[in-house]
Amino acid sequence: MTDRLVNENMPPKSKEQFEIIRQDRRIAILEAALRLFGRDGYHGSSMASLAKEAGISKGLIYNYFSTKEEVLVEMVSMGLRRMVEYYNIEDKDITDEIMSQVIEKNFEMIEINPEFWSIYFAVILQPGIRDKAIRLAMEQVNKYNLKFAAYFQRKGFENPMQEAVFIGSIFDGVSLNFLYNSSYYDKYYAINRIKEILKIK
Amino acid sequence: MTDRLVNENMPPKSKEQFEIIRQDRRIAILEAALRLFGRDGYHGSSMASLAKEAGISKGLIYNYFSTKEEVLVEMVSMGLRRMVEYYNIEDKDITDEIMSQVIEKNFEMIEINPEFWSIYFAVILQPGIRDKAIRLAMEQVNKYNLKFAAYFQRKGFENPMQEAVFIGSIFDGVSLNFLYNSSYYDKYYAINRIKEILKIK
Amino acid sequence: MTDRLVNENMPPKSKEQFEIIRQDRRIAILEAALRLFGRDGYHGSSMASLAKEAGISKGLIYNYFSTKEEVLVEMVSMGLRRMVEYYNIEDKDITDEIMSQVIEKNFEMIEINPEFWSIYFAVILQPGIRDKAIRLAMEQVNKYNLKFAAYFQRKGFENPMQEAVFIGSIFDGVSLNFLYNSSYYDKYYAINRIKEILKIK
Amino acid sequence: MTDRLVNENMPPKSKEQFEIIRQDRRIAILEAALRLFGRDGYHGSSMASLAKEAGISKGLIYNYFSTKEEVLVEMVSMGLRRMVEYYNIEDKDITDEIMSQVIEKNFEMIEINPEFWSIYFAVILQPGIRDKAIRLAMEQVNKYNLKFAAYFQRKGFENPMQEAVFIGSIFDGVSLNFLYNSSYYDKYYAINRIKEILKIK
DNA sequence: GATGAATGAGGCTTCATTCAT
DNA sequence: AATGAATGAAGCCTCATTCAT
Repeated sequence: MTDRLVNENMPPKSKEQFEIIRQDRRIAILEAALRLFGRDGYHGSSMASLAKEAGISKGLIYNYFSTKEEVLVEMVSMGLRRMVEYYNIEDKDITDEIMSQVIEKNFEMIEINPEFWSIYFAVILQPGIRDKAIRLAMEQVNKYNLKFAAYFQRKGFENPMQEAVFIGSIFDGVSLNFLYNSSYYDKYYAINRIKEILKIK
Repeated sequence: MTDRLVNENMPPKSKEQFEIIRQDRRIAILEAALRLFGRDGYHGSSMASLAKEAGISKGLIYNYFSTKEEVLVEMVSMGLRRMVEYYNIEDKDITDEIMSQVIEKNFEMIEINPEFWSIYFAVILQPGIRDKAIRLAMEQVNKYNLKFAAYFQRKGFENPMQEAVFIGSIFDGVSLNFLYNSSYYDKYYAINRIKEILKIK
Repeated sequence: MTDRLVNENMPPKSKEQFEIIRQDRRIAILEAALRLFGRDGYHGSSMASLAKEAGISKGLIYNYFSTKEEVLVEMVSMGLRRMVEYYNIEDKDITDEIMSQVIEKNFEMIEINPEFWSIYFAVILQPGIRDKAIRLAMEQVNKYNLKFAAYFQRKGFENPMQEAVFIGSIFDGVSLNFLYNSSYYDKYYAINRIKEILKIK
Repeated sequence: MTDRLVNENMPPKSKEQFEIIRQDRRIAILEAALRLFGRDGYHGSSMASLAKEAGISKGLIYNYFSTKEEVLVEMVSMGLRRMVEYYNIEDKDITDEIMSQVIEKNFEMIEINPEFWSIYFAVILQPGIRDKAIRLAMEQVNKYNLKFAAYFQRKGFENPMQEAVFIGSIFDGVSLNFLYNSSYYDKYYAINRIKEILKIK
């Protein structure tokens, strides 16, 4: 009864409007998940706490995602997409100049959004979730690894593909330590050292 | 008087016998935990499954560890002690020769015991467990970081302590990638590249 | 803007409806607890059995009370509130007439609701629960002890506060024996004897 | 081997000696139970904690009692026997003089051994244990109720048996309150009031 | 779409009791 | 007699998910 009245008073919403509301909600949930999982961990967070963090009801989450795990995967996926956008190298060839920026942006990203990276690293190491998450990450990473390999080839590395993989792993390790020991980690030292390793300048 | 006599009665199993049983069981439980947590993750493993893996009853685990988390911490602790023993640099100064071996042993260790490293990395990234685990790890690591710093000083690095930290983070990243992508990872390439970075030979 | 619209949507069940459901369930659980704990004791009753007695699932109890002990405390609390209402002396000064009724009502209450009194006495004597329960009881009792003291003063007792305490303890003892030996206990003898002690009529 | 030697060196013990040792142990266990149950409650105490309190092993308790409940019943039984001995009225007729002493001893007993009375009251109110415990108590009490009834008859009470029961319940209530509110309870007031009620002096 | 009551499986932990030695 | 390792049932509680409204 009440419902009818309310609905009758409301301006009709177009399909597009509904779709926008849906997308906003979806993002809001994922961002709540980011904060929550980053703080308490995936297993340490309940759907109830996620609903609270997102300011909606438990049931509504299931309107957007069908399981808790899906929330996680989508959250990681969103984070990785944002990371790639942040690097902003989609349509460029890598140069020393760009590589320099990439190195620096790597640290910036962690400083800006440590929760995401915290949960990201935790997630890609969870047996059972790992596989799905790693596949997602690899999809993003592989797109660019070829770019980096081309760059290393231009710089005269003998095995450019392996170099790309190797440098990628250095990024992982450096990021991890910066994330969890930021107070003891001298990021400028690391930045310069990586540039040296890559023979930049 | 009566008391004296009673106490002089040897128990049917001596204290030493009980102690041996306890030590063996303890290790057996921790090794079961290593296999299990490594395979299914900490949160993915139940105390029931741990008991089964160890071939004992659920209740008995609590005779040796008071919580599930304590099992985890003790397991990590054991693993780290074994790692240190494996490197076998306790009473030596680091030389290029030894550093070379350390680099190689790093990969060997992972090949020999991937479960431990899998759970180790997963654990140190879990919010809520992270702190305890990282503290344990740091205790082990810090003992050696000074040794490495001294080595880097002898080699003429300007900021030997930061170099030790930086190289440590490279080890982390390389190990992580080798662990989860061993099939795509060329360990010989990485070994040589690290040696280059360290100006060995 | 979007938010306003969304919030204006009435939920299909209104807050009031949910609140009514909650209150009813809460009472139902407490009354089930009263029957169950009264019959089998607090430690002899499990949350599973309580759920069964209340005709709901185990988990739902935790939607209303956060621990088993809280169920107990709330149940005692409810019982005490009902007791006070039953005496119906909230806004009256005590007279011989009223005191007579109080004495008689004391026995009536036990006859009407022996389970509550059984669990009540058991509970206030359990180490570990005792303190919380006694505090609850004292809150109720103390409110009235002053009334009784004033009554005893009017009746010329030299130490009216101690008399109130003393008479309270007689009520306890008499109630206890009536509760557990009702078949052997002559309540009319006790009633008359107490009136004599209080010099009523 | 060791065992043989030790046993060979020990003087042979006669059956009587063994029996004495057994009795001492038994008492020691019951007294440990008294302290422990009185402090932590019956349900709050484990057989492990009892063994520790008694300074022996868990297994050995089962050499003397076959269940935890038997320990409890025997402990209550021991306490009641001691109480009766303490009153020391076994072979006497009750007089005003003796009754006076009984009243005073009632409070003394609680002051001397509050743990016992604490657990005693708790126990007789536990459903499931209650029946066994009450039967034990009643056996002790009934022996004396006739004595008290005879005393009340001599004093001219019209219904001496009911008076005995009634006075017994007053003792219960007064004891209970003295036990749990000793700081607020004026025992001298209570003693004098009870004497008045009994028309002593 | 939105709510939160409701479910029930499953997890961690405790503990009385047994038993090999 | 004496020990304490070992068992396993049972208990409390959590939580992803469903569903009536």
